[in-house]
Amino acid sequence: MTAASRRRIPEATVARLPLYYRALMETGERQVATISSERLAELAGVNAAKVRKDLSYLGSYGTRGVGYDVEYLLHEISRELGLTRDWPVAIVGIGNLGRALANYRGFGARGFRVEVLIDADPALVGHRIGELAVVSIDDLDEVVREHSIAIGILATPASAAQDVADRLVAAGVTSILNFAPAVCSVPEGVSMRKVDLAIELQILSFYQLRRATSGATPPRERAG
Amino acid sequence: MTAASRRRIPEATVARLPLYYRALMETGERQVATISSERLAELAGVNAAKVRKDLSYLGSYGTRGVGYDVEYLLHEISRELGLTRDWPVAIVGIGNLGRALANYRGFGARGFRVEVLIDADPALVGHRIGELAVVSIDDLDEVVREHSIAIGILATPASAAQDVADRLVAAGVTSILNFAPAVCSVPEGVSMRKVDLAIELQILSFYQLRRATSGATPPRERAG
DNA sequence: CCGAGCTTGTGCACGCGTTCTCAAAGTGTG
DNA sequence: CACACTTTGAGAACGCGTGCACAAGCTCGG
Repeated sequence: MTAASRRRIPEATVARLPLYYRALMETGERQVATISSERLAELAGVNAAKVRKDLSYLGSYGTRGVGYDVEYLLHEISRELGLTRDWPVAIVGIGNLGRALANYRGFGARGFRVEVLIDADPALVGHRIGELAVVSIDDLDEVVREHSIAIGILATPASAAQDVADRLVAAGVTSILNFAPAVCSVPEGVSMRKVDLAIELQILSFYQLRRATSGATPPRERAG
Repeated sequence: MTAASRRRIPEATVARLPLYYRALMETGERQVATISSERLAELAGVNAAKVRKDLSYLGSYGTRGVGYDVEYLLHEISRELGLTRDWPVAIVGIGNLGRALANYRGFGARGFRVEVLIDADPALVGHRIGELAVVSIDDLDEVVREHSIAIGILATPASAAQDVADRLVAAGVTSILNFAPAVCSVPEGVSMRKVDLAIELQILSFYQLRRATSGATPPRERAG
């Protein structure tokens, strides 16, 4: 527990740390020993002042006149984000999206291992997706506890979302990534992030319409 | 061009309009003629003051002492979001995620119709997904123009993202929903929203870690 | 027609995040 | 060693979004 981790890190900064991490991973492969905030900003698609302020929340890991040591910074960010650990993940709702997420290779590489697939449809239970068999939702509690799942991915229809979220929380899950197009509440002490594809398209549509009729009003990336 | 459309609507408000829309659609089915900001706030998972302020940007569509007319409000929001129009959409990158998005029913219902599927893999070209055949990326420009596509969904690997984005923009696309885990820039006048699943998990991991090691993060400041 | 009871619309204060700016602190060269 | 150059770290100003609080405006009952 360093001095840096005692500082409160703004949510907007937390949301950008993964960007820096990814950018650094890419330069790391190119054997660059050190990187300036300006270069990192370019790679991450943000501005340099923001990079410096963000990184300063982690501690003073840079050297004036030189920049940041790539390896060291990578290590600090991954420690801060908990990427040094292995997080077992459960996906609930094995429809189109759930199946795609189960097969998605981008998760495992960064320490998120999908270990459990759950669905309510009896016809799907026992069916294999990749190396995993789909488990019945009746066994949710048991299998989530068994695998010490802390992070759950919710990919059910909207109608089932709140019920499943409640069950996940009851089983000890404290972080939920929610793809269901529904408002869904969780108790204090549980994190939930929402990804709603229809909403994203509707936001694009709004600006698209404005552009078509009158002047431009471009949106930017969201923080959360 | 109404009075409402002349006001600049804050980005945060635009992002919430789809929530209100969805909430209203659900109450609309229940034949409720009017709804209060408090009730709508509850359904949308936000607070009432925010609802009122957001809706006030669209114009004064409420009646004091009564609330908002559900049908009228629905109409105004959908007009503002461009949901009264039909938006043809192209998906580029028909891997796990692209295929799932192609089959996703949630889009079509709200005016977003997936009309074009594009991939670079020759083995995939011609293959049917649902009712659509996959088109070669060589024909991107032609097919995008043919269908008057304004909104593109990018579901390619990271390495191809920037190139595909450039091609989409060149073909006349002015809104891009980007699922590729890569920083990707578009010219002025083009909107791009990013959805990065790995980043979302990493953000959850950050807070998960904080919860696991200690309780609340103790705020301690160091003077420099 | 009046007064009680709701509910909207908005002025205002506050806090968070972004960006500008510049002193501090490092490197390298002659 | 001194000086020019580079880059970080943080103070300060600013803008945006949030939420409180309340006046304005509507309905309804008597």
